[in-house]
Amino acid sequence: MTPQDHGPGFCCADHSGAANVTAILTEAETRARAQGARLTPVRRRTLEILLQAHGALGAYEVLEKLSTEGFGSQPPVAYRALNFLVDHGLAHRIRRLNAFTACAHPGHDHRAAFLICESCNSVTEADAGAVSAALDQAAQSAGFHLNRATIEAVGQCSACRDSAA
Amino acid sequence: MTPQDHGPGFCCADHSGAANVTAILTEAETRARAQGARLTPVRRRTLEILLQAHGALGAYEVLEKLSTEGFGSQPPVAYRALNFLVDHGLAHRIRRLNAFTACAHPGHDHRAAFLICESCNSVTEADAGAVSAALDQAAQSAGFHLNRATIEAVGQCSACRDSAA
DNA sequence: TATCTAACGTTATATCATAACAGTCAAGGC
DNA sequence: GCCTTGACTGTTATGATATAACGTTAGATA
Repeated sequence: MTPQDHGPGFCCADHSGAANVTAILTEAETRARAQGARLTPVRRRTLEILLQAHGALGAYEVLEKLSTEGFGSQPPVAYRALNFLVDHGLAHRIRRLNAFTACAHPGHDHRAAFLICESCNSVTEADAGAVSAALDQAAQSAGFHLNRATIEAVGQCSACRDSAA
Repeated sequence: MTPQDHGPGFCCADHSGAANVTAILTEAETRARAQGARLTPVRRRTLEILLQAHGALGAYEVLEKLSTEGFGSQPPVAYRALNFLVDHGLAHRIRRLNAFTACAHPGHDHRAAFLICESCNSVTEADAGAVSAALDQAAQSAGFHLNRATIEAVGQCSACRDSAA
């Protein structure tokens, strides 16, 4: 894997802007409280790390950052925080990459699809409304009761196609 | 996880019938040759193991069976055979389960979605035509060039819902 | 048959993830 | 205020999944 680096704000403009970060953190705090959960320092900082990252981060990458900042240094520290975020709709797990990414649209329930660029490794969260509807349909005709779905697409983002051309 | 066991042919009638196995193996052989690849003994046996399994199998489960039958006993043996099958459209990787399953419809290119039952752990391969079209659409409107996609749904199969009721 | 390449099996190691337990802290009842 | 209670944190230890690298074997081809 030889990811290209497009620099800040290029691949994932949705959530990498510094201005958005604090707004999303505040939103997250509110949302967590509403669900009776606490956005503790580790959790908050973990979300912040994901928000500032381009593409998705592995649990151990997150862990490294956390541990250099005085948080715990063992895997469960990262996994717990990440799972918390996922459970509360503040982050997503990207299974194909064994990695996590901040949710670009917290605040409303939604089904997301992820567009993973093979060139620059960026992950874009796309609205999966129509995809999800089609999947519901397919599940239903198989007599399957659908709870959750993972939709991950691999290909090349527009930025990388342009720079390759 | 406490998977229920429905017994043979119950959850995954598509490909667990013993009659189908030999037919699919023959088909696989033909297909492999057509692509200039060889369905060697390990590969053939690996496919057979997947075909006979209910639900998906982890690489180490496959490895264990292989090694008791005189094949190699180290992880690469299983991973190589499994990756070969996936690459040649004879099997699918189910990322959510870290597992593999035989393709229920080899012989024609298709995009598949997987319906994973949380109760009995079965994996059903559903036709993802419409889902795939919707995903193409979503990717296109994001300027993303889509190569491959993973679509995995988690829920409850009809058999388990019936037996729960 | 000589040669070449794909496939195999091995050792070793990398990478990802969780179980279990002890100490700490925040919130609510008294 | 003080204590109880449950959630949270950090640790040790281990489990589970996956791949790199290399020498050997076997099949295809000339």
